[in-house]
Amino acid sequence: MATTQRGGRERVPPHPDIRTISLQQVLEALVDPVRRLIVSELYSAPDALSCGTIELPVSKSTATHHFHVLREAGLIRQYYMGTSRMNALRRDEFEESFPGLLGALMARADWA
Amino acid sequence: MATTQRGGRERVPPHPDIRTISLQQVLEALVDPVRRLIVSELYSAPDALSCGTIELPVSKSTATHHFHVLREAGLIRQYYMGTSRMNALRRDEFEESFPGLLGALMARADWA
DNA sequence: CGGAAGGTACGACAGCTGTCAAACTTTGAC
DNA sequence: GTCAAAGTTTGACAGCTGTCGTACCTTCCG
Repeated sequence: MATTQRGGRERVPPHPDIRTISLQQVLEALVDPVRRLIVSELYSAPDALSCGTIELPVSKSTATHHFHVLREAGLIRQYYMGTSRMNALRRDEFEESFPGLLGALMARADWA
Repeated sequence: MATTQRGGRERVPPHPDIRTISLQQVLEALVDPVRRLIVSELYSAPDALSCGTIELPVSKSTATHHFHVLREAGLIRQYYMGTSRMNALRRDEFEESFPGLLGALMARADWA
């Protein structure tokens, strides 16, 4: 199948329950322009995107860091497909916990 | 009168035009919990409040700093009444530039 | 097997920013 | 005139965090 499992350990750490995420955490995640760029790409993409698909003005290790922060803030869900790590917005869940927030942010053209 | 003027110089610096404010600036302002506490107080107050009216868990000089950031981000309007500096949310203007944002944030109980 | 692709983990470092104390300014009250 | 109240300004400092390079790990492909 080639998705997440592989014997004993997970390759992707567990995702947090969105109900445990504070507004503070979300804002700390979204205050960074690079992370907002990531979110906006995922927001306007029909499906999940691999890390490399999203062009970012930072190094690979920095990109990893940003994806990590977004995952911990409950904004994205990650899973592996082969060597590629896929990223999907947790759109509906997030909307339920923070109604209107994502929309209000994405409505602005100057997220970058 | 006893409001803002006093001969030549203003006692309160000019307020920025909201249309020149970026989303980045707004998020940097609202990511701080103390500033969000201030905004929430003003949000649920019918009229303007003096700095001292809002109880904050920081020193006076730090409070001054936070009010400054909020003013520069176009979130509040300040003017003097006697020795008290009054603060009012720029509600309608802000809503026009960032529709739904303030509401989405204030809807959460855990801004503090 | 061996190599390449795609990311991760780990330090290290620089810059920003939230914090305070102390000195100062302006206004109102007595 | 004097004193208190309310904030501001300045300078200093600590902690966080965004950044990178390097080394490392998995998985796919020939």
